[in-house]
Amino acid sequence: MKFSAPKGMQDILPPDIYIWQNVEEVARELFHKYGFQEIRVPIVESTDIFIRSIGETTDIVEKEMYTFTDKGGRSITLRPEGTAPVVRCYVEHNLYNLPSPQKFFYTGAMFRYERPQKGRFRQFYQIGAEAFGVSQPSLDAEIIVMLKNLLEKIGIAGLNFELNSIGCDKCRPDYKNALLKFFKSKLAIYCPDCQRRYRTNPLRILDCKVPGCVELRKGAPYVKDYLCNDCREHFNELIFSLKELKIPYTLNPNLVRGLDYYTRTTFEVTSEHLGAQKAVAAGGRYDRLVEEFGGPPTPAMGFAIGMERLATLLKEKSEQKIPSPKVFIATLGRDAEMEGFKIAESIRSSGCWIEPNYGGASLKSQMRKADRIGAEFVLIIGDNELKAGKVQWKNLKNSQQGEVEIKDIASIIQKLSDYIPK
RNA sequence: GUGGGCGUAGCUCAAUGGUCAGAGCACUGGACUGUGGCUCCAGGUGUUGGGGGUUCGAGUCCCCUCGUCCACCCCA
Repeated sequence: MKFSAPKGMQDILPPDIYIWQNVEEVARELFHKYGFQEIRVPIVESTDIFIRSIGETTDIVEKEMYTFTDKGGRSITLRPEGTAPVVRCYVEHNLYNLPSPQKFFYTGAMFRYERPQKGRFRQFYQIGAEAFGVSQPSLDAEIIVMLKNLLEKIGIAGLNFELNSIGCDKCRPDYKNALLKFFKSKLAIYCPDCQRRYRTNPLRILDCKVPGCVELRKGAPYVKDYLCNDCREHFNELIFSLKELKIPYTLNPNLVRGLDYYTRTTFEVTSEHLGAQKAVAAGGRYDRLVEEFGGPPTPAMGFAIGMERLATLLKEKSEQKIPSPKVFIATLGRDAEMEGFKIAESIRSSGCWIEPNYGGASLKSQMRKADRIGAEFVLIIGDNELKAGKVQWKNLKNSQQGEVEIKDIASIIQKLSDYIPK
């Protein structure tokens, strides 16, 4: 009986891990330039936090949360997303007393109990960014630019930025009613899912992929026509900014986010190379959430990137090279092995990856091993070398070989490696 | 939660219901007593994912279950 990772969860190992590390490194560096600082919040929260923010009737809350009762009788949930915990943190520590805006980013695992498919897992990783305290659309624009720069920097092209505004508490109800009125007459001919959506979240009908429903919704009310003055102005200014900044985007009036807390700006970054789950990143404004969590009215905006989806794109883009040690030390006999360990330590202090030989094996098999793990150099230490205080070195790329005093090894290796044709 | 495809060696895959389930790659050792790559030789663990059934006989057919992949719902 062999064990395997839990369903929908996966191990990330070399060489894939280097893709992940690179993305995180680039993100950290870039986000700092925009004033976003890293925070770490717990991986679990009180269940209420997610119910209150994401929405009681959303799929995430209704059927996708990993919820359990701890030994103190508290209901605890593995976070299904990152925004709610960050908002809780912001309010708990009264960060609204600090100068606005406060900007944060985080990386980490999220959990949703779903059927796995391409680009969807039960444990998945996000890089998220959240900014608090600015209602101006210039913040929206800045965040979108930052995201675009990140994606460009890590080398992903051909992405589509989709943009929409879903209004605020004032104007969304009007739009919702207009939609309900529009759908009502032909409700019976819509697909069963849409009939359910009619009751739970009518905006979602705009998103349905069933051809019949796509046809039926032609002529449906347009969000843009129902935005209140403030929301319309906000949206127009954002669009203006994006044009000025030369950020290509697509307006998608059918872009509806699944989480209840969104207001005004919503956006999604999609790729055609991902299968059905094609959103690489998504986000939007949530101007009411801080207040909802007991803080003062504080506008906010953020996004999250799906790491697995990003990694998928990066993987199909280029071949990965597996890192290999610079030096392998082949030794014959116990004394030589000990000397080899000492030499290894001194070379490591100069900063390169070195692999020693562990235990007895023929020189031949050690040489073969050095070759297979991709080492550039082999140092050979046997009885003869021990007596002479020297080691044999061999460059495996060009087969040059020579002898060197033990004390000179580190410097020799640095010099020789420069000759190596890459 | 719903629907479909697929589970055979570490990996990629063969095997009409019929002998003891094979091949390539990879791995380890040797040919080469202290020198890698090329070549040759040798070496193997499979509870054929698991359980039950049909049959003289099941990797193959049927049922259940688990896993995986893809899609729906929904979402990063």
